[in-house]
Amino acid sequence: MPQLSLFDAVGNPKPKKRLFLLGCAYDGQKGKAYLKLLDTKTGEVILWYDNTDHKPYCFTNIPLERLENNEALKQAGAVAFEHVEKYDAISDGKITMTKIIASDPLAVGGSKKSIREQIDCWEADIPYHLNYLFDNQLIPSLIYAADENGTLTPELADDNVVDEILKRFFKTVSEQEAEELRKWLKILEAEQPRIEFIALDIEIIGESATRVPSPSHPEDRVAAISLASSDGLNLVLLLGKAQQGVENPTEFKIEYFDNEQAMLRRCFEIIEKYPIIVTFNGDDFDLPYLKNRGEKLGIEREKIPIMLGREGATLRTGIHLDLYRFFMNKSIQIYAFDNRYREHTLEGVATALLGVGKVPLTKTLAELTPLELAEYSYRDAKLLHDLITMNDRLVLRLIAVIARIGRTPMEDVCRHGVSGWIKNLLYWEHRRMNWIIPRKEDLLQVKGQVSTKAVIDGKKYRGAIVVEPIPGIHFGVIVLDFASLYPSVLKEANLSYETVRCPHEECKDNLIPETDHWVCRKKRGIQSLIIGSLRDIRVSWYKVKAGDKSLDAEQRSWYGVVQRALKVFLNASYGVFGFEEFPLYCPPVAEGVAAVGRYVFKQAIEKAKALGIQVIYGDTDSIFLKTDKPELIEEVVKWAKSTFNLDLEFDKTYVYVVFSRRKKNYLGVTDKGVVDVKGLTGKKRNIPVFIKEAFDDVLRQLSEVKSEEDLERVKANIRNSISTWYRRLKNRELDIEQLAFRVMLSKTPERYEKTTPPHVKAARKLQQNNIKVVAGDIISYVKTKDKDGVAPVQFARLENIDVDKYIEYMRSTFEQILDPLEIEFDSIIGVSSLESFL
DNA sequence: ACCTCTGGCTGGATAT
DNA sequence: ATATCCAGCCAG
Repeated sequence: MPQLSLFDAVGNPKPKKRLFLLGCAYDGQKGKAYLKLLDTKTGEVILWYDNTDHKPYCFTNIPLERLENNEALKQAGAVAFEHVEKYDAISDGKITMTKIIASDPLAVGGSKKSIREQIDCWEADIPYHLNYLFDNQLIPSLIYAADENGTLTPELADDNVVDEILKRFFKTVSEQEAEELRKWLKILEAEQPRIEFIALDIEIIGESATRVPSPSHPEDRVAAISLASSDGLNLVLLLGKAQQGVENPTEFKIEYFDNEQAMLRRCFEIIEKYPIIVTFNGDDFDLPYLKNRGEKLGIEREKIPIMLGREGATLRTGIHLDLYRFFMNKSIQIYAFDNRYREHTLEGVATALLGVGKVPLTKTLAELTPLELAEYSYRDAKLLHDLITMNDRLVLRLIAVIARIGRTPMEDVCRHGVSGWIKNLLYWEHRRMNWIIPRKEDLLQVKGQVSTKAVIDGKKYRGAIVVEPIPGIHFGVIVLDFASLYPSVLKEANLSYETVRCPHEECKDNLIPETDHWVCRKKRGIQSLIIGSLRDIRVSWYKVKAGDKSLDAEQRSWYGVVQRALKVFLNASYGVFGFEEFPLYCPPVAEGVAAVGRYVFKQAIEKAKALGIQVIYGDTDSIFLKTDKPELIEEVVKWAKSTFNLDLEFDKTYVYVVFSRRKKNYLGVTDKGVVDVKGLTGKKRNIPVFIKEAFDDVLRQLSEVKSEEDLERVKANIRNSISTWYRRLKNRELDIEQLAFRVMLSKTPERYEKTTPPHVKAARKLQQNNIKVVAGDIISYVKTKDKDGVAPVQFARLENIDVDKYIEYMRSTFEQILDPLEIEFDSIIGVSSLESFL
């Protein structure tokens, strides 16, 4: 690769061109590679493209001769082409280059297969040339310095800074671990540019109100295009004429068009200027619709900046982030946003995260006045804009940091799930180390078996232990938990797909408890090293800094973002090995992690008991302890560190905690006054609002209990609360909405074949009344006295409500906390029904 | 096309 | 009537 030339002819330093890599892709079947780069100074987006005849060309603003000088790209194309040629020529049964290529789906698209007898990829010392694609340096979403030849050098965090962090925050690490930690810190601490973006949303108005607009056959006109950008553009492009005598909105501007083609042209001109386009479901709807509609209306192809791919839509220059797909991602929903939203609609996500929803409509789009349509449409773009900018651009920074950790382009971070990110991360490491990437079927053949039986029918292997709780109310309970237990186990037990059931005879006695799997003693496992390092970085650096009050809010929030992103990876790092579709699917790894986890967990409980501590409850990695001697707790913690090198940490103290006989069901009040409710029906989000409110009333009472003496007084108040709500129900002094169960349809109603749960019944009634229902919708229904026993809330009347069913539901909800407190539900409602006679 | 895992509780539908 | 399965939601 040519060296960077930083000085001009007279010796003055030349300004480096700083490029932000938005994305890169390599198409193995066609042998094409391309990069999308953003000039961080000018904001200009550049596309580099390479094809197999080794004559790179570009169709944006880089001169051809500059690209022809790009050695990395030329080499990549040449190497790939050569491999494909070789692959087709060789067909014997030995381990040859053919098989190496065949083992990587990126190289040949997985079209032909050869059989290899045995997997010994971790021993193989065969170079894998595709490593050199992009000189093995390009991580999507990093900043690069580019010289005039187009040679890219990553701008990582400063070595001195990284060494300082290592020295101060990571005490006892091996040289290998230090190297790994250094590598991560250089990436994670590297600068992030503040990129401009534009949010886009379109409205279609059809000839008939019932027809669903089709992006592939865009018959209906685009009536409005709303845009909201990071640099202050707030605009609605509207088909039609301005109404006379109507005041213009202040929040945004309207441009009127009498020609749809002209409107689309204007839209394309605008969005082409932005490096990031944000949509909600733009992969499947907005962008394909705009492109196809544009072509249908006769706009020249080169004037339409949208490209449609197999997986979604993107921009010729610039990248497209589909927030629908991002927010739908379960890991993001749970770990990044604490499960704060439930529905995967713009309305659901925005209401939960921003507190603002879509503009409510009482008529169809076609019936709206131009101004109303503009306002409706603009709100959607505005919501998208706000979702991106909230909490100091949390969403954008999260996407970028996941891209860096997972070596996944930002667009793909939105499109793929966590298994895709981890796949990319592991593949990257394989290439870097010149390892063969095993084919799935080969790996499965050698390491497919499991040796434990799951507790639950239909599961593949045994998981965690849940300790039978001691029922009743317990005061002064201390909770300890193992910090990131499973990632720590991966690290400490050297678990990885290549180290579990390794080929060495000498290792076969290194058994994992309760299984017949053994673990390699000779080599450090790749997953163990990577996840171990990420865990250490999260715990020792980012979590510490995120909670460091001496830093300003903005900095803390940045550490918080990285910390969250790491958490997503760590939490999935074990599960992916038990996921059939994961390309490195290896059940013994998942099974081994769970088995070691169980072993450690059991030992900890035994240790506590041996010290005379009472064990109230425990689940997977947490134990609830009660003792008069706090120093014993400290002893358990020290024991865990010295025996297993695991961090068993103090989590919290409960002033009191209430258990029924049920596992994963309890209520506790911490010494900080926080009420923890776990698993109880009263906490679930599908239950009627009135029960939730009644439950919250009771919780408020319980949070005041500080001692055993308080309890009796509070018990009386609890009885009052419940009986008040009971009376309201009995007298039907509630809104129908408050009585609604809200349950999600996991598939379209027709596809429920084996059973018809209540919410599906209700959904079918909606369909009969021509209300569209799709998978993912949350159905609100109430229990009624008519034949089916349920009715969608829209059609229900208060007189028809089956009050007895609701009383039963109240009973089962409250008994979960009343039983251990020795309060009889029946005695409460008995009293109140007597009162209601008086 | 996409989808990390197992354990545990609930109500209700369905089978016996 | 009772057991079993299905589906949804939650804990970790």
